[in-house]
Amino acid sequence: MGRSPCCSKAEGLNRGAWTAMEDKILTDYIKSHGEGKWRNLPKRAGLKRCGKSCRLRWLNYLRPDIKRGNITRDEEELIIRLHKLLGNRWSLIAGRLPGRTDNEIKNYWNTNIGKKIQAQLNHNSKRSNASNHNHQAQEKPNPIMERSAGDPHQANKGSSCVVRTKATKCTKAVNVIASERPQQLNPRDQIIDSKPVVEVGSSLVHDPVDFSKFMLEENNNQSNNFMMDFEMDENFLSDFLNMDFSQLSCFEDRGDSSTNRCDKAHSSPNSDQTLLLVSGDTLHGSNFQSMGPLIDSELDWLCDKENLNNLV
DNA sequence: AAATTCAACAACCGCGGGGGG
DNA sequence: TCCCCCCGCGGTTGTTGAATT
Repeated sequence: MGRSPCCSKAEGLNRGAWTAMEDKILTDYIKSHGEGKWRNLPKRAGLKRCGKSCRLRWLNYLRPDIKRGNITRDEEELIIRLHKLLGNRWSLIAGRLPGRTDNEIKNYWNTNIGKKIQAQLNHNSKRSNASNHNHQAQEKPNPIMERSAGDPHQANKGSSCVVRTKATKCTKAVNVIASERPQQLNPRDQIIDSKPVVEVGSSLVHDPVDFSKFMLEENNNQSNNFMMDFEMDENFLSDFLNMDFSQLSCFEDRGDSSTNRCDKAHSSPNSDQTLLLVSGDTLHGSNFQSMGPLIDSELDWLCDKENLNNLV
């Protein structure tokens, strides 16, 4: 696929910081002509900038709905949660933070949160090194913290816990009764485990996730959780992101040395077997019914105006 | 007061998806 | 189906001001 040469290579174009006059020209032009057609915009507006630069300037700085000021504590917590779900999908994260841009969040992460997490990691590492020469096999670093800190390039690699967003439907489900946690099974789990084809409660079925295609894998005795290979599109992701992340406990370091899984993501007050795990590019759940209320928009506090106001 | 280091953030760059001809 | 182009994204770099030595 051929690609047009980068417009920034063109000669005679201004680069670097934007002047107030350039800002005004761009703002006036977009106000009267609207966004889009970035490639032609500079010529028409009379700017000696490339289209990409104009777009970036508008989206990250000049847009009227840009929220100025420091990132609040609530926003920071939300960013952390979303980053653990999505990885470095800055635009998706920014989409949940009205008035904030992906660039702003990315910068904030790199200069603040990432360093905090790295510092916390180093702190934990020193503590564990100093105290557990004899307990090396028992204690493992928090996979979430490890993944979130350090090299951002590695954030989505390896045993990622981020949610894949490219998929359109659920293609595979695996349920294996956990021998070490038999008390956590419920009737639904038993049924799932004994039938070749799984039916999932209607409370969970939300388009476009095609739960009718859930299949059991026959040789699944290596796993110890219900696993499903999600493929999800933006609609599902939108629903997913509308979940009440404030209830997620998955990413807190609870010092559970018995497992290096991603731990419990959602815990229903009515069920102690509710599990939604995110691990290795897959979502894991021992009780899919528990996801119903999550996917429902009832807990859509992220979009609730009151909550948004609280973030300000 | 000058030099150096650090932090914050704006801007650049290259890649890839997707639409349209 | 292929090709071209537009656009958006994420990583990286550059710039600037503040803090420190």
